[in-house]
Amino acid sequence: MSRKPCCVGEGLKKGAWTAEEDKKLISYIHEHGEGGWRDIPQKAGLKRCGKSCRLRWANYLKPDIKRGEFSYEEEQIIIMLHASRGNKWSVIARHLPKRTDNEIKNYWNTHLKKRLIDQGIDPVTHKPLASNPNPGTPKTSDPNDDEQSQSGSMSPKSLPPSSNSYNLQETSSSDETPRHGASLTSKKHLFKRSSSTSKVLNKVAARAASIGNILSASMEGTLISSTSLSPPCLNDDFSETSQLQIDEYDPFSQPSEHIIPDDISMNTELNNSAYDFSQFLEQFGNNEGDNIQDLLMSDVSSPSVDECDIMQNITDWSNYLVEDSDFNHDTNQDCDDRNFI
DNA sequence: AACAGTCTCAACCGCCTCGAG
DNA sequence: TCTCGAGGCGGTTGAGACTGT
Repeated sequence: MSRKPCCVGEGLKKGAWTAEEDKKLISYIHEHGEGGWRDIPQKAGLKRCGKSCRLRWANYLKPDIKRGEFSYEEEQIIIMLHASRGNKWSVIARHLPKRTDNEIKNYWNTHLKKRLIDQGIDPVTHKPLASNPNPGTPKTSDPNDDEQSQSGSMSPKSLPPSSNSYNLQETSSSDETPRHGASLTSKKHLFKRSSSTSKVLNKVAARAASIGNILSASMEGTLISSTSLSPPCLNDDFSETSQLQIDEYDPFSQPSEHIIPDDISMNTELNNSAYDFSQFLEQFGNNEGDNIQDLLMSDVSSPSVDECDIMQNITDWSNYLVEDSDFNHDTNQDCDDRNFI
């Protein structure tokens, strides 16, 4: 019971680290490994608090840290996980290998949060801002945004009034066409092309909010899920059999006391896309041999989840959403590249 | 060129949890 | 069982970079 306090010391240096300090810390950790942070400053010849050394190492010096711009897929993962877990940066960071919680937190606060607000989405609840007089109107004057108002798929109207009002009716569209009867191919054409990332974020955020509700309802046992299904790949044509399976599984089609279909007028495209997103999520779980909660609800990263598969699934979905060649890069190649870094 | 305002992000602060003693 | 320090975490700060006037 005579441990030394970690950060109580005179003459401890604060502020930005110098290159020399970095060198000392790296050198020491390479030789002795991580851990025992309390003793590292003294042993490494640093006038720093052990806690400061740990943070410097974890957030900046660690060799496998990926720095620089966040990819589109990473942004989507952050938004989805934030919708389900809130400001649990460490949890989110576990699903973004090589990214630190601090970096994700900064990126959220400086980029994604503002972007969602610009889109008229509350970054806390991931629901449309009620007080926003002109929700969804980006500040940017991207000429491509002209398409937005024309297509409607990316317009504020396509966002759910609230995630609780997702329409779960089988025949929710205005023309009474069963949502689940449409082929994926035809549904894909409901979305106009767009090169604006913010537009996609708009949609992702809306879905992310619904995921959170679905998961919450599921956790409380108010959703009935079938776990023995083999969902179609997003790129596959739907057979009648698989379509039936989706009908049985799709959480969006299940009656739920948490997801009240009180807004029948909700945009048809959104309903369709919400439906497709559930397929994506299901595929997510099935492919990884686990369920979607492993991604969105777990507090520990699952070693069974392959990063490249996750990224490929995200990419499949994002490509489906926008059909934009800007995003149709080969994520597998990205993964391969990363693996050899 | 100079200044002010804004943005970014590394680093710090303080609280919490866990586990060693 | 209790105490207390290490480590982890989320929130916040502030220095430097950037941008606009």
